[in-house]
Amino acid sequence: MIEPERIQPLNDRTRTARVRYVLYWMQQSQREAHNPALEFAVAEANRRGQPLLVVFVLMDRYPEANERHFAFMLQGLEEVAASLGKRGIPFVARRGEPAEVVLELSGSASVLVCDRGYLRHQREWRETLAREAPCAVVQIEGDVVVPVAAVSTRAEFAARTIRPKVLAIRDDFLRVPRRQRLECPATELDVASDFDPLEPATTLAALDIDRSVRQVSRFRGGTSEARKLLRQFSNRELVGYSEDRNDPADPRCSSLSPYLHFGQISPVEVALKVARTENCALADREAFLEQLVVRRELSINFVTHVPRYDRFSAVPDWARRTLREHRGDERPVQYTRPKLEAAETHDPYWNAAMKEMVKTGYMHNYMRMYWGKKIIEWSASPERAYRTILGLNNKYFIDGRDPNSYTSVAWLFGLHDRPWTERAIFGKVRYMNAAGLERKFDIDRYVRWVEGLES
DNA sequence: ATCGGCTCGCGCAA
DNA sequence: TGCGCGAAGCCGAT
Repeated sequence: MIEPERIQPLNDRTRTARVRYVLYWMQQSQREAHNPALEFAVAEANRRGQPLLVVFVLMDRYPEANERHFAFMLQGLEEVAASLGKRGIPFVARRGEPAEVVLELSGSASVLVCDRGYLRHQREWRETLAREAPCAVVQIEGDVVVPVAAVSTRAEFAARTIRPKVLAIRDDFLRVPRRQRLECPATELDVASDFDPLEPATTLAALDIDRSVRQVSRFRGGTSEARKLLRQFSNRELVGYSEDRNDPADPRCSSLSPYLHFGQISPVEVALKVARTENCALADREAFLEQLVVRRELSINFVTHVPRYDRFSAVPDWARRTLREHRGDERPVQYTRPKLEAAETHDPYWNAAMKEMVKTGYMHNYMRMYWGKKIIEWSASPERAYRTILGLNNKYFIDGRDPNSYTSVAWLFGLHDRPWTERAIFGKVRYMNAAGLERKFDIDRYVRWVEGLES
């Protein structure tokens, strides 16, 4: 059963011409398991007595993508291809401009099913297809617990304004989409692939992509790896999560953000697993769901309703005003982007965070805040800092280029936050300093851990 | 260790 | 129109 709020027709076209298949363009939801768009497409194919074709389009020039991101994604796609194969669902792997390739394939489709993505380029591809495809286009919103429009129809001001709206309906959307057998055999389809998803290393080597950031050993892409991490997290780190989640020296994170970013695991599946973990206090489970559901919904609300979500202008008026008033403040410590990227500052905690980011494609969440706040302090202007932070975020993090990325960067500049005591450079925007790390955590232990990481 | 103030604006009560 | 209150923090007073 797919909740009706997840089902969104993007045009009102119907097709009577001779067609060959139902087409599912997999883009955001890169998984076979717990994928409502896929199950909707299977049901459509069965209802119409047609075969189903699933297509994925690999784009060498995907915005801000480099080898690190492609390697992780291709590992996940290998598992998608294998899982679809077991269900007898044909999977076509193409290279090119997604909207162009899908438009061409939609020429023989009765209906085009797509999943939902919230970033500008993802929306534009779907708008193009809705306008130009000769068939019905239906979007299925499967990478969020509560569909965005069911929560709110405007940009929310803070967590406290969106929280009651999310919590009021959250549990209505914690359901597993039923897997159905595909009834119509697909032996006749004969649509060629451009690459073999079962050979990710070969594909990666052949791509014409930015190779300046190499793949990492810390994370391996794919649904089964995500599920392994989820099991470990719910068995171990979840107990005590509400109190201790912020300690970088003793991390209690699920580490699922890379997998959620690429749609390799469903947030509904994660939420259900945590909600049903019995041997753990309700407060711990709810603290995790606050991050996974409330904070994530807030991020998606932000990129959905703020058109220029990737610019300094996206932060609220009070924050822009106060930062502007402190534009002329003296900045005694300043670093250029190359100095930052080389982790060559006077601050050992910051350098450790930067090294974790470069070496492993990840950073502890608390350190992400400290890391960003310091770049604001060390940059010539807030606008410059904004570009530096977002650029480094999207370059090195496997979970970069996500709604969470744009929202957490804007948070550093006051978004979804409140004003604090006025001070130099930051004005009334929240400030963080090393004394806080030292007071609260065994931060030297974090530094030693990073130093021990293999590059 | 713990607590209140900081500062602004949303959201609800009136 | 008024006012309570936030909540991924800092800082200084107790």
